[in-house]
Order: sequence, then C-alpha cells, then structure tokens
Amino acid sequence: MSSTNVGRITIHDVAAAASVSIATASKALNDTGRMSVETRARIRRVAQELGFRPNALARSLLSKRSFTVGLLTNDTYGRFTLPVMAGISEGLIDHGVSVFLCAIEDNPDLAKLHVDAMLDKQVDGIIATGRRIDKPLPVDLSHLPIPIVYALMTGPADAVALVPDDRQGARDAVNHLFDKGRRRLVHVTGPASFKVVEERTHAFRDALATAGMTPSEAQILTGAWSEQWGREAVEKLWSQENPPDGIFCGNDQIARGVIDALREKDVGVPNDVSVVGFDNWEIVAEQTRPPLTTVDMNLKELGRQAGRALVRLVNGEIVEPGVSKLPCTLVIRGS
Amino acid sequence: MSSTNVGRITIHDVAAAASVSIATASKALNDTGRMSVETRARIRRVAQELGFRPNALARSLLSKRSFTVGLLTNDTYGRFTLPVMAGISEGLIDHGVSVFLCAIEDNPDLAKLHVDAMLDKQVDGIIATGRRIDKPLPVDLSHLPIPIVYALMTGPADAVALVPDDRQGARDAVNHLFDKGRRRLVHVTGPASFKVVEERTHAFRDALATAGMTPSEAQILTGAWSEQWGREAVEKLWSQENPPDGIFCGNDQIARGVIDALREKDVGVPNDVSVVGFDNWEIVAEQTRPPLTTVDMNLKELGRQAGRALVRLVNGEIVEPGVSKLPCTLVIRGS
DNA sequence: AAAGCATGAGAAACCGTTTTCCCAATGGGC
DNA sequence: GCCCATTGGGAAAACGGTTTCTCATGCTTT
Repeated sequence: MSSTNVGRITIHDVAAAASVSIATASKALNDTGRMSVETRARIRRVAQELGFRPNALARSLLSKRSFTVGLLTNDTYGRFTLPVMAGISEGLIDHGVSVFLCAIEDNPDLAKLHVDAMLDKQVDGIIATGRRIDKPLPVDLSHLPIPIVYALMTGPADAVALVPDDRQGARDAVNHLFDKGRRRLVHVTGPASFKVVEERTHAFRDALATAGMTPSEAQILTGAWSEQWGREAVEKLWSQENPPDGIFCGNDQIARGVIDALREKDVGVPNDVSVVGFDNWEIVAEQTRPPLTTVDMNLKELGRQAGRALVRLVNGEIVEPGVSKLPCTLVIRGS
Repeated sequence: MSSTNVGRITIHDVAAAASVSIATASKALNDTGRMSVETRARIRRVAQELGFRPNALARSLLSKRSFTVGLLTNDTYGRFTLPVMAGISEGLIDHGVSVFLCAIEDNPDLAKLHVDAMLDKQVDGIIATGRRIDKPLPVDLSHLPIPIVYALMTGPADAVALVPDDRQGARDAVNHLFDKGRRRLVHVTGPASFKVVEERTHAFRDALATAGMTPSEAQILTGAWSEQWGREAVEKLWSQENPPDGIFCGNDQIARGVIDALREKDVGVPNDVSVVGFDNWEIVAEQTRPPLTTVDMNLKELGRQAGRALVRLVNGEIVEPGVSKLPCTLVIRGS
C-alpha cells in the first residue's frame, strides 16, 4: 500500500489507482497527449476521488515559472499601501499567482535579505511599493533578472510604474470648487519636498490659470501632513483680510484640521467656505463635520493593474515602459 | 560553455568550475560529508565567485519544507492587521521563511481559492488573522494537513491563538484614571456584540470593584466605534447631573469624539476630565488636543510571536494550544 | 608483507511533475 | 497477405538539488 505515505497523494498514486503510467496520468490531467476518451475520463475521475492536487513546486522546477511574485513595501503603517496590496493580491490570484509579502522598513539589509529570499524562491517578478511616491526603496531592483513593476512609486526612467494622476485629481477638486461658485481659493498642502505636493500644486495653479485667474504664491500654503497644520493654516488665513471661500487641501488630515478650525471659528462649511481633501481616507473623511468631499486615488484598482502589468511582463508581452497615471475620482460629500 | 544557459547558475556549474562532482559540491556548500578542507574552501570560493544561490524550489521538493507560510486576512483596511502582518514578516524572514499574502474579503470562494493555492505551493503552515477577533474567517482551516496559528483572532478551542490581553490593558487604563485621582468613571465603548467590548467592559467593572466601588450599568455606554458616538456620549453624560471626571473609551476614535466634544463644551482635558483611549492609533492619538493617553496592543510583537509559534509548530515542537494573551502597554500622553 | 581502516570523492537514487521520444497493436488499403 | 499509418500508452530524461552508498587510495598496525 502506498497509502502508508504520510505525505499528500501524488500523481504516482493516481496512476497506480487508475492502473496507468504516471506519464499517461499527467497527460490525462493536463489534457495533452493521446489516449482514449475513456482512459482520460477514468484517470480524471480517480484523481478527483483521491483529491489529487499537483505539487506546484515540482511543476515550477520544470516550467521555470513559479506563479509567485514578491511584493516589497516599506510602509508599515499602510494607509495607502494596504489597498494597493489587496488589489494586487486580488488581481493576481485569478491568474493563479501568489504574492510574497516583504515588509522591509527602510532597512537596506532587510531589503536585501528579502530580495535574495525571493530570488531563491524563484519569484517570477517583483512589485515595489512604498510610503512615498518619490522616495525609492533602500535597494536597487534595476538589475535583477526578473521583471519589476513599481506601484504608487516611480523607479528608474525606463521602468514600468503606476501612480495616481495627481494632477487630474487636483484639477477635479479645484473645478468642483469653481462649480460651487467659489472664486477665492487657496491650497493648503504638505511639505514642498514631496512630489505629490508639487504635482497637486501645479494642477492647482493650472486650474486657476485656465479659469482666467492669476494664481499668487500666497494662495499656496505648504506645511506638514497634519491636522495641526490644517488648523494653523486657517488661523493664518483668517488673520488676514479677505479670507478664502474655497480650500483645497493636500490630504484629508489637513482638511480635517481645516474643518475643525473653521468650525471653532463659526465659519460655516459648506455655507461660507467649501473644503475639498485628498486621499479619501474614509475613516477621516466620513467623520468630519460635515463629511469631507475628497479625491479618491483608486488605489485598489491601481494595485490590480500593477499585478496585471507584471503578469504581462512575465509572459514576455511588452508593456509600455514609463510612468502610467491612473485616474482619480472625486468623492462628493458634504463639505 | 555552459554559461550560454540563460537561466541562473546551478550547482552543476559550480561543480564543473571546481572540477568536482555535484555531490561533492553540495556537501561542500552545506558543510556536510567528508572532504579535505582545501577542497571545501575551493568549492566555496568558486560558488561565491559565480554568485551561486541554490534553487529553493528544488531544495523544498526534496526536504518537504518550503520555508513558506500563508497569511490569510479579511482585513483590507488594515489598521490592526498591517502591524500584525509586518511583525509576522519580520519575525519570519530571520528564519528564512517567506509569507504569502492572501487578501480574502469575506468571500468564501476567494478564501478557498487562496487556501488551495497555498496548499499546492506546499506552504508549511498558515497564519489566520482578521478584522475582528470574534468573527471567524469564511473558511474552515481546522482539517488542513499543516499547522495553523490564529493571530488577533481565535479559532477552534484547541487551536493556537494569540490575542492582546484586553482585560489587562483595560485594567491599566482604569488604574491610570484612579492614579490621576479620578473617581467618577465611565466607559464609553463600541457595540456590545463585540468580544473586545465584553472583555474591556468586564475589566472596567472589575477594576472598579477592586477599588471598592460598585459599578452601575449607567457607567457603561455602548454605541458605535465612531467619533460621532463619542460626541453623543458626552452630550448624554453632560446633560445629566454629576458628569464623570474620568472617561475610558473603547477605542481611539471614540476618545477623539469625546475629547472634541469636551473641548467644545469648554471642559478641560486633562484638568477637569481625564480621557484614556484604546488602540494607540498614532495618527489619531497624536493629533487630538491634548494628545491621547491610550492603550497599545503591541500588535507588531503579536505578529512576531505568531510567526515564531508557527515555526515551532512546523518544526514539530509542541506549542501549548489555546488562546495566549499578550500584554498591552499604556501609552501616557496628555489626556 | 598482509590486513585493516580512515579519508576523500563520486555514482546513483530520489523528490513530483512534464515532455519527448518510442513501441506495440490495430486496422485499412492494395 | 503485406505494408504502412494511426492509435493508445509507456519508458526515460529532465528540472536542481540532497543524501546514501560505494569505492579507490594511502596509511597504520601486527
């Protein structure tokens, strides 16, 4: 009895049970080779009854495809990364591809450890993602023998990268303020050193210019990504004359601070001032008073597309290199 | 030249370059077998120069150990799960173990798909984690041929599970209020249907009883896990006479609502009322005014320990079954 | 000088699949 | 009745390692 094996049942067991060779069994199960329909059906039935599942390791060894990819991230907090990761996982499992989670802090040694482990385990490709679009991971992936896709992050110039279309999102936000009849707009955002700040600021200026206005530097306030900065910005704006009637915030936390500060000043939102955020961080956006109108970066979809792009690369299909910008969506709530 | 192979270099290449058999090469690299120290050193040097890295797939096929585990989660939002995941990843990479990320929504089919994929890929074990401690995943893991560890979640009675010690954390929180001289305490928490609510409430009552008080039902307010509920609770409490001077909140969002409402009422925190939260969700806790004193569940450490427990199980060591409670830490800030 | 023994290294089996031949039997065409 | 094509199925190599034997060599022992 081969059933004394403690291990899982193999194709040998199936072959034996069906009284055929393992070659025939393999061919029956993979719908290749030539044999009578009866034989094929019988082998399949036996395999089914035994609950046979082929060992992916053995298969990969031969095919040089592990149907496994690595996901490298330096984001342990995960507000942005987790939706991306979920999207990747979702988009790939349909292709039978599994995802190795590699949480590297900002530690180069840890990163190398993970990359080596992945290569040893023969991953077909790697997706790199991180906390910050413009800050590279502490490891160079550009000379690896497998394809790389950057998600929510840009890599070398000729690499495939997917990021949200910050400009379009910001434009939509500003245009929404225009639609509400707001004309005295300001942009309260994060540190100027961030790429996304640059992008959103650029779009802010652009949208104003398109509307026939000449944006001034005083309309753009950079600070921290925090509620506190949002509150401070309101103090500053309302301490000078002619405060704005529309505020586009660089993220939802700032917007939260802005809204709280306005509330404390008895400035009505959205009656006197309209506020738009960025990120659609629901747990914040839904709990502001009023609920925050904000820009959603569709991160899950971004993850899904990153997964698909990587699969195409692995399959040897050509994917246009460079940075692809995925559309953002304005989520209109009460502010 | 065998270097015309597009693939990575194998032990065959090393053996050829060192003019030995692959058996000898293998033994040299694994520090097994017998050979002269010179031979061993030479083979190692050659391997080093060639940048040889053994194919983990081939190795696993033989050893029946893939050094890979699965991580099943139904949490796509990730406030709690992500630190756990990071801890798991960190704790396992040191053992050479990689982690498959499996994001199953609450979808049984998706869950099954992932579990099957993992089994096919010969994972050594699975860690199950999720959004809610008392809500099982939509898939039964109890009859799998590999060990399972539940993290931030409980499984079947005889399963190995790790959860935070909610009672101890809550007790510490209440005792902190006592230390601050507060005596009129209330507990504002989430829906009574949650296990954690039950635990924390129990500890709240217990701590009061230990201090010689007789807790009344009026001191326990259950509602939603939201800022809004925190604000409502304050309205309710301050509309009746003799409002509390210490509030222990079931999570940080509620605490945030409570603090905001008190602020709007011009009730001083921490002068008139002390507030303690739960979760140490830093992005919230650090931005309240004043910063929130709250309970940290040490989730990363929990993840690390879950990883270690699984490794022990995989190694055949015995791990005491049942639910282990890991200590929480009170993080004292300004409230 | 014969026997015994430690040493160093290689041959081959094995893990679980897939795939490329190859072969025996059958049947049809002439 | 002979030849050839087709059909159904199997043997064996391959993937990249590890491990168990086996064996030749040279040294020590009596």
